[in-house]
Amino acid sequence: MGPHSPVLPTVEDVAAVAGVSTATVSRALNRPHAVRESLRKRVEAAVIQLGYVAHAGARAMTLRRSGTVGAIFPTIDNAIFAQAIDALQRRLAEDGLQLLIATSHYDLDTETQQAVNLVRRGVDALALCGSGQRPELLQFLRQRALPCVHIMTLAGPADALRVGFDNGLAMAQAVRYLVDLGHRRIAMLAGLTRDNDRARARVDGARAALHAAGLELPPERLAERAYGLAAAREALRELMAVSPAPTALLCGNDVLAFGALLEAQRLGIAVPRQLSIVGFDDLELARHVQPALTTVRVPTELMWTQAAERLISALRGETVPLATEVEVALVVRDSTGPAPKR
Amino acid sequence: MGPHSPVLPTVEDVAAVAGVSTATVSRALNRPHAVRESLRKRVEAAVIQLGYVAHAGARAMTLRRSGTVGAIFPTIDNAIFAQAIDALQRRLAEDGLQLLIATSHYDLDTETQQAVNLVRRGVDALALCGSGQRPELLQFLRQRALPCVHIMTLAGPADALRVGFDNGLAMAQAVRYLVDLGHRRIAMLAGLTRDNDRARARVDGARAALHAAGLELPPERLAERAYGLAAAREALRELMAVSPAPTALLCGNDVLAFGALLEAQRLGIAVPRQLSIVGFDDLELARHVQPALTTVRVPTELMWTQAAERLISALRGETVPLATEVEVALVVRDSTGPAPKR
DNA sequence: TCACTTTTTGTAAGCGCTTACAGTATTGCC
DNA sequence: GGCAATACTGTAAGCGCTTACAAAAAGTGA
Repeated sequence: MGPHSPVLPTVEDVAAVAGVSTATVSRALNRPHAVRESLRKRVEAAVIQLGYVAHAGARAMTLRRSGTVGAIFPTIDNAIFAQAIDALQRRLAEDGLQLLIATSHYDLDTETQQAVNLVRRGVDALALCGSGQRPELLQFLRQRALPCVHIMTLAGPADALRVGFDNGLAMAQAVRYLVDLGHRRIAMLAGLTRDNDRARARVDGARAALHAAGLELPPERLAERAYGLAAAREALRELMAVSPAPTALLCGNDVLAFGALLEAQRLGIAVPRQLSIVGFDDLELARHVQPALTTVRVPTELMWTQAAERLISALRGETVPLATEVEVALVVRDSTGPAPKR
Repeated sequence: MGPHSPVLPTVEDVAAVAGVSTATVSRALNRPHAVRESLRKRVEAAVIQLGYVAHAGARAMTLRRSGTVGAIFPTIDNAIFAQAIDALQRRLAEDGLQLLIATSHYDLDTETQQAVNLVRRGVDALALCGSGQRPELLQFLRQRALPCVHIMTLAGPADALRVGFDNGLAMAQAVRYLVDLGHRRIAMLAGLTRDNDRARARVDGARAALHAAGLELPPERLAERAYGLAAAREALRELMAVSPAPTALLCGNDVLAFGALLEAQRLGIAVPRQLSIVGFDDLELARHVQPALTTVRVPTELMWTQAAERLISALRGETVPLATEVEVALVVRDSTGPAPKR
């Protein structure tokens, strides 16, 4: 006898108990109105009595869809993705779809691997962060005609489904704001740009905006770190050690900004009097820290909800707008101020 | 023509291309050694050429298992659960299992609902937080003989798989530490105890330990709030408004503790000179905030990895230790100190 | 009540995969 | 070179479900 062999009830069992055919059971469960009420009641009773649950595999096989959508996140350990998962899950659930999550740890090969895994599990569609996927992955997905949406960016192939915003322009907005405040030595604490097209776009956007203002982003004023408090703190120390020190710091996200802020405080650097700090994402945290973080607000929930909707439409075979832009905006709080007079 | 009808390749297609039977294809893919190398090569080539991926549903049906494990978390928006998911996912992946996640938003009915959903999706096993599940859910799971582990607690039915620790004793440890420091008015900022057996156990443990020390936890020194910074800050204001104010605060988790700390600082309450604060979980955050949080360290990664292992063993039909205890310990940092003299 | 619609129900095929069993090729040994 | 043992491979059944099609039941109107 196998490890656990409590043969689970099947449609046949239900049919037997209810005294009807399997077809009727199936109909009673899936299209209740196609069945006379008396029989439906009998079927429902049998279902309860037996604790019957339709076998997902068998169902997926006959229906030729699994009712499952996959999503690959770089990490899950960042409130921004937690929110994303939540929004995605919630919206998909409204249409009876279950979300399957995988993480890539900011590595494109892992991402490819995970995508294949999800396809193996039979997902009907896929949500991906950014559009920096390996070409072979994109081709694989195309070959299978797997509906697929890229989120948090607008870049990418013109025929791909995208819901997001222009990371470069968003960062540029922050730069202009700082420049207008009189800052001239602006540093950037970016996420690792390898295998992360959004992080890269943010750096590029910052650099371009600085150039447009006649300023530079020299190597010693650019730090690239893994998202995390410890790394951020270390980076801040390095950035502030160069002389003359920057008067403003652009951060790739709010976690980095928070780390930078913590370290600045430890070093006795007054924020924003001596150093202005700008974050990105507008996590709940940003509002609460002291001083509250100036940051780029991203409508995470909206963005992911819309992504879910695009996929749902695509699954229905409807035609969908390919690119959907969501609005980001700089939220000015207390971590930024005029450049010090010196 | 349907929305997307690029008929996906099946074993038969692969067999045709490779010039072998379907059985050989299946064997080449699942038990490579049972097939002569030359054929295996041919099959592999055909698989690549066609972009073949076995249909998960069909597979689940024949193998009578889906290779999928479900987990229900109260929320995902707390680093502690992000870590949990990560650990669980990682360990399961080692055995080729895919994790299916659902969230209950700290609501037992939702939890029940989600569990049924997961079962509908065909999960082979289930990981649950705590052991406060609705009895009908537990019965349903038992009826199906679905392997199932309760995590973050040791409470629960003696015949249930559990990996965790005693929440009450953990909190008691913190209480004794504060009492030893001379604190007599100790308040508690707990998570919502409704539908959360761990939060409840922590409150009970604190109260018991206080009693043991001849102290009380009167209603005005106990606040129950949803985990979140805003709620925590508000609660701190209320707790500190009663006179005489408490000199120490036990928090249900690090998020609450962080919120309390932020608000204390805003109110000009010196931590730990005027108020000692103790957290729970030991998030990365705890180490980084100023002052660094004294907190109860929970070996989250280990705990969830072990949970995964218990399930894996159970799925293999092995006998497994029912209760597995992990060690928690108070980590003393800078947010706690001697009770103020006066 | 009968002939004819209109529902409602049942029968059976087929979704794509794995595997028991039977059959065929290969190998080793005398 | 012939035969038994061994190693592979193929045929076909069956996993549990939905649904096209056929059959039966229930209405309908004269």
